[in-house]
Amino acid sequence: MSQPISYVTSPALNVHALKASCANCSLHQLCLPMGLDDADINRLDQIIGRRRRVLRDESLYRMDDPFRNLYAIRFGHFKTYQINPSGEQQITGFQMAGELLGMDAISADRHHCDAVALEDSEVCEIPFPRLEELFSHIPTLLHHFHRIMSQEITREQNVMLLLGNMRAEQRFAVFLVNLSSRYAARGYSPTSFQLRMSREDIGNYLGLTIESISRLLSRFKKQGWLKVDKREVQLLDPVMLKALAAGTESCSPM
Amino acid sequence: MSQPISYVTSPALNVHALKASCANCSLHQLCLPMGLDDADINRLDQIIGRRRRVLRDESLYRMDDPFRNLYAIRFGHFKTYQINPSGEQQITGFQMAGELLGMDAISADRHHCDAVALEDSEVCEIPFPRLEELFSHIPTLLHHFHRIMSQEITREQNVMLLLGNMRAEQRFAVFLVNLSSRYAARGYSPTSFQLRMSREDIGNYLGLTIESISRLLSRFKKQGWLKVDKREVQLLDPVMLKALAAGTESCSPM
DNA sequence: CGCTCGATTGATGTCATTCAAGGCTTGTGG
DNA sequence: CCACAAGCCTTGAATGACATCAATCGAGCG
Repeated sequence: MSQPISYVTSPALNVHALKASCANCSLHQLCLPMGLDDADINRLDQIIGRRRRVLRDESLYRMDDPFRNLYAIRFGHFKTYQINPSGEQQITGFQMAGELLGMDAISADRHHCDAVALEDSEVCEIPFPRLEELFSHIPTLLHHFHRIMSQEITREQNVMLLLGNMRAEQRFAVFLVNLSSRYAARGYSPTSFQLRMSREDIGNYLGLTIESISRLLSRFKKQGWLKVDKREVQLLDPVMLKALAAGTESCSPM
Repeated sequence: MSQPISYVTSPALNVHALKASCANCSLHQLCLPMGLDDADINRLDQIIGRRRRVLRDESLYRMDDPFRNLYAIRFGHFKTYQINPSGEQQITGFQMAGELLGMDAISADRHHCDAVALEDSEVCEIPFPRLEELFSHIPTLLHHFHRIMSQEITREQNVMLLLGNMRAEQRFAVFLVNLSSRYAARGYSPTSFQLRMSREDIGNYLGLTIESISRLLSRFKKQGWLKVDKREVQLLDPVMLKALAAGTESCSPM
């Protein structure tokens, strides 16, 4: 991301910058290389493919595309969704910088869902066969990869709990609190952030309609729990929102 | 399971039978050792821990238990569920012979859900640290393990689609068709099987109430799509049920 | 300006839940 | 053997939460 100060004084560094480099990446404490020593990070760097820009509303991959790479998000946001035989779509997740995309494709060697950029974004291509080769040499990397896959499993189990058991209000609180904590983990404000997705996307993800999301926002605003201006959100009462999300508190419909 | 005919004539075989043995297991084409050659199966056998019996309604593990083993089901059925802060439970899956339990625990080194036997069952303990050691020596095993984890991710995405988008009738059809195909893959009848779980468990899994499940069963029965006697189910019109599951067909409420 | 797209808000409708009652099966003890 | 209780399931009626339908608004943009 940071350009070398002068092309002439450091051509090698510049060439290096054209490829992805975990060593210089600000996300390497969140991303795949987490916990690796410098030597191993360099070995990982050697197999990382090119960076790839994905403009807003463009697909990173589509369902049934052959599986070659995992993708680590450098910056930007994505949504993943799948489409059932009758054409209905379900958003299965929103992903942000430092998160890994494509793990659902390993099982069938084809992608199982679509991944679309919510804004102009950039990812690192990670050729999966080469990554697997590397695993036998860097057990730490392998173990961390398993943790990441397992984390994806538990994340989805939490969404199942949300969709199966929670009322609209709790679902939406869970959604907000989740975003908040993920931004916090990235050093951004946990109380003030931008929704990168439309109301419709939020509704689809939470198993609700766009109208319900709109009403929930209005209600939360009226209760003084947050401020909204278009997609800019400010959480005014995070404690209350967390209580709602945990299900230990509930608000009157008003 | 099968005891040696005589302890005296084959003590070695007996000792062997006390441990799990993938080589002799009828499920090794479905389970972890899938695709391994004999030599590698033997190496896997060396690390497999003891077999463990789990009686009906007993826990194999509970949420927050420290993670040591994965478990491969030899026979029987399990359900996994998690409980949220306010005490509500969501069943995240039903597992049967040849399937792997515990992958959600890798990320935090503690189990993320409870696993309970739906009937008297038996599992093989697979000590995860030893399995990870083996991965660096058997790439085929590692690759297959990744496929299994990835498959769990896509399975859960399908459930998210179900819970987020489908009406009760379609959810239930998906549930039946899914059981049917899994029994078929194990060589059992795809049209005639026993539900190992209560109506309440089915409802919880599908995000519905026990009453809804009961009504759905009655309706499907009245339509002539299936027969039910207690937990014994017979699918009379699998084609129709598949169409319902795919969302290309829909029935009147009656 | 006028168009489109996303969002908001209100009125109405519907599907699944909740509440309630009763049936069937199984197990226990007299 | 029957009586009785406990679990699990079924069925009906009323309720409610969210969806659907419809109208309007506002921002962005050609």
